[in-house]
Amino acid sequence: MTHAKTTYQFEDLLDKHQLKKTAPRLRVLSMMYSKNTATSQPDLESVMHDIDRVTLYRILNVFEEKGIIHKVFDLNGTANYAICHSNCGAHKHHDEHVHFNCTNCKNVYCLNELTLPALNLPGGFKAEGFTLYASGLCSKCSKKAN
Amino acid sequence: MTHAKTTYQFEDLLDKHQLKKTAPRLRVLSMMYSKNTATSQPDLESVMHDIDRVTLYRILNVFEEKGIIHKVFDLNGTANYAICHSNCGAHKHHDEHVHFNCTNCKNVYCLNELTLPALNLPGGFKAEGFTLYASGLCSKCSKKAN
DNA sequence: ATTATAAATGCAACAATATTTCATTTACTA
DNA sequence: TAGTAAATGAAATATTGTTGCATTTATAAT
Ligand SMILES: [Mn+2]
Ligand SMILES: [Mn+2]
Ligand SMILES: [Zn+2]
Ligand SMILES: [Zn+2]
Repeated sequence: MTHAKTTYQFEDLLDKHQLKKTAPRLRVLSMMYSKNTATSQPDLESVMHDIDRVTLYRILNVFEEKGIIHKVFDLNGTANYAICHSNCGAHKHHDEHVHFNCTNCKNVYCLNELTLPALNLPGGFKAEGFTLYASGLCSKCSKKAN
Repeated sequence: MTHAKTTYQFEDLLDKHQLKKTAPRLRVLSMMYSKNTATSQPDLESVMHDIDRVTLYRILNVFEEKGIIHKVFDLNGTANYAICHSNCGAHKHHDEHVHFNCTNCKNVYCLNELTLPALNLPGGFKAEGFTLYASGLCSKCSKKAN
């Protein structure tokens, strides 16, 4: 669970990445840090209905470039965005963890604590990045189910 | 590498799944079986420009339902479609293999020969399906690069 | 072979997601 | 406080995917 963060810390974060401290950016940061699941683009849009769609796309893109968030696709191919926990930076993401799609509540969880087992690829294939997608029931939904 | 298949074999395949043998379906099958990489939806559309877009979507959907093909998303979230090699059937896919996205040629490879290492998830999470996405250089592109 | 029928296709309209361009506003610097 | 570059908002456009309906086609029955 992510520790709650103050506006000051979000402003620092923007400063650190040489991004101007604007209201839309602070709101996006605060929303994404308040959850322990990824945020879908449609969700983001409906919650931030007063921010222009284009602005949201631009914020997401620049945050991804800077290594603040990373993009995850759920089982339907919908874009979701999650906070980077490893030390990701501009043009160097290290989000090689498990992404869990709950088939019931549709939430997407970053399972940062799990490290992916090594994998030897067929001859010639040189892998740089990995992501393991898993689908099933999350802990909350499997608890409800029994 | 998939062995070349004849029209008769594609007709048999459609028969086996109780699908009518139509020209668009045979063309889609023949195209997808002729490659050892997944086919993106945009590619499919441009190659089969004389088949209606909606028909293509419907063919892809019914093939997926029947377990003939499976859908893969590439790094940009674009839908790609690949032949199922394991014995997939209606409503039961077994495509838990590695999907390799080449960052150079953009091809998506199904690495069926690799089995995914076991993985123990955090308490409560019950996984049903897995897919491991890897990105980097495919064998052809890494050969060219040196 | 002919016909009947259900399935598949094609077309038009629509919806959702994403990008480009440009005018206006805002944050930061000097 | 004024100047400037960056960010936002708004409109237009592009791409991807879905829905409804009329027409055509594959298959089975006669
Ligand atoms: Mn993640
Ligand atoms: Mn595959
Ligand atoms: Zn759940
Ligand atoms: Zn390649």
